[in-house]
Amino acid sequence: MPKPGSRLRLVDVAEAAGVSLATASRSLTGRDGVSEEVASRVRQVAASLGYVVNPYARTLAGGASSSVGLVVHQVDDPYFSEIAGGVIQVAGERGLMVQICHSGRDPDYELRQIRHLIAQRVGVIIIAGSGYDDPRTEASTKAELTAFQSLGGRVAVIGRHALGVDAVLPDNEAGGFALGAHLLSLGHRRLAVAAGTGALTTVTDRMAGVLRSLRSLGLDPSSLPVVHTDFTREGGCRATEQILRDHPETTAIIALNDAMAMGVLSVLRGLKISVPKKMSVVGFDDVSVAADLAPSLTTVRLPMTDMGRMALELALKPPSTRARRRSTGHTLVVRDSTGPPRR
Amino acid sequence: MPKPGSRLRLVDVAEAAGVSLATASRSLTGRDGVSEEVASRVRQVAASLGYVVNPYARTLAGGASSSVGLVVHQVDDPYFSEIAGGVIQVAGERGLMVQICHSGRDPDYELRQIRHLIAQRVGVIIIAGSGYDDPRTEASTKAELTAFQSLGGRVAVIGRHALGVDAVLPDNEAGGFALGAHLLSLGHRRLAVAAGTGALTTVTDRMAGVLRSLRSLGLDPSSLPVVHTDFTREGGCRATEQILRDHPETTAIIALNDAMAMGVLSVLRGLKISVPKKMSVVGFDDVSVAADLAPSLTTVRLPMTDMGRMALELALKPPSTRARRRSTGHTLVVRDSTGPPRR
DNA sequence: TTGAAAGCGCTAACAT
DNA sequence: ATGTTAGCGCTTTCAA
Repeated sequence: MPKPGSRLRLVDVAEAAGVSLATASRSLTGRDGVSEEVASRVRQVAASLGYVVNPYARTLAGGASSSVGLVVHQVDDPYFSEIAGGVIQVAGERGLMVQICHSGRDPDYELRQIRHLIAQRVGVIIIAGSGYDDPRTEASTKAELTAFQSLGGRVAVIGRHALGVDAVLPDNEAGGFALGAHLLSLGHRRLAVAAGTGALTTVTDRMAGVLRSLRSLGLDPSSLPVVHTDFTREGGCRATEQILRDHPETTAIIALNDAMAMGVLSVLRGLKISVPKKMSVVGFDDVSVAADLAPSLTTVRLPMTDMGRMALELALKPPSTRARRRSTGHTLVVRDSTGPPRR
Repeated sequence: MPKPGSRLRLVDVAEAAGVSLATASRSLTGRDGVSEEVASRVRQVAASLGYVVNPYARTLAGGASSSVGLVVHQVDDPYFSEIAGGVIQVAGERGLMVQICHSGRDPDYELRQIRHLIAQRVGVIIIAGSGYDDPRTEASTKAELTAFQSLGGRVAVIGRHALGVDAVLPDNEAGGFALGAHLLSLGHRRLAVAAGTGALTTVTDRMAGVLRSLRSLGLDPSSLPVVHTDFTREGGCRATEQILRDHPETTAIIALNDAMAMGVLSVLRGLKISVPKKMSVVGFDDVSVAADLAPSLTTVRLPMTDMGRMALELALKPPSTRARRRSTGHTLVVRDSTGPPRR
């Protein structure tokens, strides 16, 4: 790979403004020690010359690191690409680079990616994938991130992680409750859940909400069939096959994300089981295609783009002693995939 | 933003390996001037120590720039997120950062983004969005990129651009032909096209293929209704409304990308016009949800992830005098949205 | 409040 | 083939 092009340097700006290099630097970084008068003049000159700081030099010199590492399970999963969109927006506004990497839903691989980001000297790490119910790797990850933070790095996560860092918390439990309550209020009593791997906190939390909806009506949660498979479309397919085989009386399937719901719908379509006439189906996330499936999918909307924005904004705030939390809301979006049970 | 953490430096590796800094550097960058014996020992030591080069220092020192700028119309559009996935894979393999930015399908805004990437000193720029039939901005963009390249920067584009740089060329014309031929062979004679903005070369090329399919059967291409709207789902909706209003005899709609096809299907569903019984619909791209729409969408598959990989690989090759081109293939994927016309 | 100068960690001339 | 050293452009002590 080549060298980046040579350009205007800060010395050139300093010279044009008739100040020293140090003063120019202070003016542009917003550090104090410069009269506001001089500072604004320098900024003026810099802008008129079209000066853009060299992020490599700045970072090397010990200034702010100008890149943020974003860890997603997979970028070409709509849930994550929407989050990435939000992160990229904010980064763009602040002139930061975003380095995206995949975790593949594997805590060990994720830890390696995080180590790599740190080694690469990113200044901020955003972990957008779900947390894991795996104390061992969570502990290693936490140790790594704590060391990173003690050296000045910033971290924010999306989802419930046991990492002791700033977090954006999607409304998973409440969303799960809303989904269960919706189906119960339609009259369904034979529910089944197509759940992702139990090792993901996202799955656990959404599940908890579903169970609470049953209890709130005095129903026995232990009678609810829950099939744990991959948290993907393919997992949705397999879960559905199993549900149909082991629980043929089921009238509604709750998929714990939209990808799984797509798998559910696809299997039902293949078997010509009409939705919602013979089977109601709900998803979770409201990825943009959810409205275009046929039937269009009833689901819980999470503000993914905003979650991405919030996470980066949180990470860029001055650090606080205690980890901060921002909860998102959720919206139940009722579409055509749910209706009263056939009777 | 904080400083990145302090870590192992190349001197430490050099010391541990008992060689000089320069030798260590040469060993790790693969430069020659070191005996293969020493070089491999240094690499060994570096690996065992967990050394990772500081990209900021390396870039500043005039070595390879370690970041690639990726310009997409929008990351949370599945077409682009799949391409981004490919670029990220390759970048990950080579230890490069990927800086993604949005162009929003606006040539002027795109030019600004490119300028910004250059100012940020990326070493490689990948433009993944369609080219524009707009000589003015294409010329400005070309000038900018030429200057960038003359300073050592590398560029590759995906799609037909008039930029004189290495390019990955999606099989747009042939794909358009395949789509037209498929419908014609089913017996359709009343086609209509929901096309994106005529300003995009992607639209022009796909359209050309469709027209050729008509001519190949001796039909008159000028009688084909073509509605140009946004190259999005929303555009597909509006195009469909217009087609139904002005050309009610239409039996098949060709949408020039899957996003538009989703809009088409959605309007038809709303009007209870059955697909494919009363209307056949085809899309283009084969984004991953295409198979999950109902009816599942007949479309032309483009290898988006590979296109992303190829583009970055192309850009990372040693520069050549003439611009290189890599054509992709395409596959017609026939699903349930097409059938013979109602008679 | 401002300026001069010492690095940050690395690569690439320039020696040897 | 290997080592020595001068920067890359910036931030940040340290002096004034």
